[in-house]
Amino acid sequence: MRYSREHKQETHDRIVKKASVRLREKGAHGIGVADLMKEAGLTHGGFYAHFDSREALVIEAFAYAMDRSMEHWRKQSDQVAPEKQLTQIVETYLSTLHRDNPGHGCSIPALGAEIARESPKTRKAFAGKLDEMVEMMTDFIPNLPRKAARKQAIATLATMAGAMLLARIAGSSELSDEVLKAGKDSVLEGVKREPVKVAPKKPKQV
Amino acid sequence: MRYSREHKQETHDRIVKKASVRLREKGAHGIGVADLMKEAGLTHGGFYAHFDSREALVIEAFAYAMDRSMEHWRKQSDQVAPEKQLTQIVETYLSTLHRDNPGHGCSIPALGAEIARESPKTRKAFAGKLDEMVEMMTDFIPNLPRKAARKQAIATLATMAGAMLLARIAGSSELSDEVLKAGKDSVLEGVKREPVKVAPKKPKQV
DNA sequence: TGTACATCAGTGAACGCGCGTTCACTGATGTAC
DNA sequence: TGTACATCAGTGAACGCGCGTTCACTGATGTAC
Repeated sequence: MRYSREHKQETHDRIVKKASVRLREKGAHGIGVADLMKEAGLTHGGFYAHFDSREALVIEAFAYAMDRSMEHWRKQSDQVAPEKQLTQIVETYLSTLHRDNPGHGCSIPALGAEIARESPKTRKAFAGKLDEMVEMMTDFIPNLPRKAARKQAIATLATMAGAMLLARIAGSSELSDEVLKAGKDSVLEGVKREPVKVAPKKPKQV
Repeated sequence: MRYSREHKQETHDRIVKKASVRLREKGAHGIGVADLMKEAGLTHGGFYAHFDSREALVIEAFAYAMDRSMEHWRKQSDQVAPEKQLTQIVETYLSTLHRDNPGHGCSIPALGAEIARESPKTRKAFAGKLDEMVEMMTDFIPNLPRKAARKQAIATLATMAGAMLLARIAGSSELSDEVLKAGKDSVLEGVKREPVKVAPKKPKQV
């Protein structure tokens, strides 16, 4: 075999990693195979030594991006007290930094609509990662039994993804900042207000 | 002039109307000029007698779709008592009917991400309609002063659009139904819980 | 009222271009002896 | 340890195809007389 044993895997991973950024930036159909290979420092002809088709790369790149998001959430939550974990994640998610850098952000507002229209194979890969994300988010919902927490987690994810989508539509206007703030406060209030003992801390704003 | 005075306008409107359906179904880049013209019963060559470019049609079709959504909301709300208006709109929005028929549904979850990546001209057209939608939604938020109502309206729109996006990613699975329900309940609870007198009706589920 | 002409919405062939994919080839490295 | 061969990741030209756009033309209608 040419090149050392791990060489091919490293190249493969590099393509996936670079593609996951560019696809989130430009959309699932917004960049071609040749440009994606160029990003990885290669020419387009070698693409099919690594992937069966362009769609296969999209699936891998998307899964990679979702894994990075979840890893990022886990790391963030490890650094703060349990009752502050959700706040930490939501504030990072609904930030102007995230809004203005879709390439390194969540795939749901960036690629969700396009992937929902792809083949069942692609859709299922996406749906599986979405379910993983719901499970993880459920861990961050405090003071609720599992079932109710899962429901709250789903609503939280919906509001986060929706607010990011609206904020990006609004560009970097006043409305956009307004959307981020409304999304943050809404999610955090929704959680604070749930039954069981509520922390004595009151929400920033009504 | 050939054809009666309104003929061209009628054709133009028919193209926009048909395109607004297919673009929401297949994405902003998911269908070509030739197919869009065929939908309107025409051949592709005549396209440029009606639009400067494909992008110009996308803008018009999107604006048309947003107007139809708002008209639909207005009609629905006219048929119920003021305190039931939001419930009416949210339940229709977060329904399986809407999820499974993106072509006749809201443009935000269907086209939002793609349009957010288009030229500033297209983005501004979208952002303007989004602002109109926020204004309208504010009218449906009960029992709050204008400023707080607007904030609640933005959060409501974000949750609605986000939940629809997640529901479509999940396909027509169990998770998808779960998302629709969690979205509905979250939005309606969020509103019910705001200060001022709350109606004696309790939410369906916690 | 009837006829000749001008208009222009719509037709369909053609354009240049970029895309995803294929393929014959290369050459650095691993393996066999 | 050194040499000959086999492997296969990567190259770059080429493919067929569909796209957005252009253009010369058509022919039904409105308008001028």
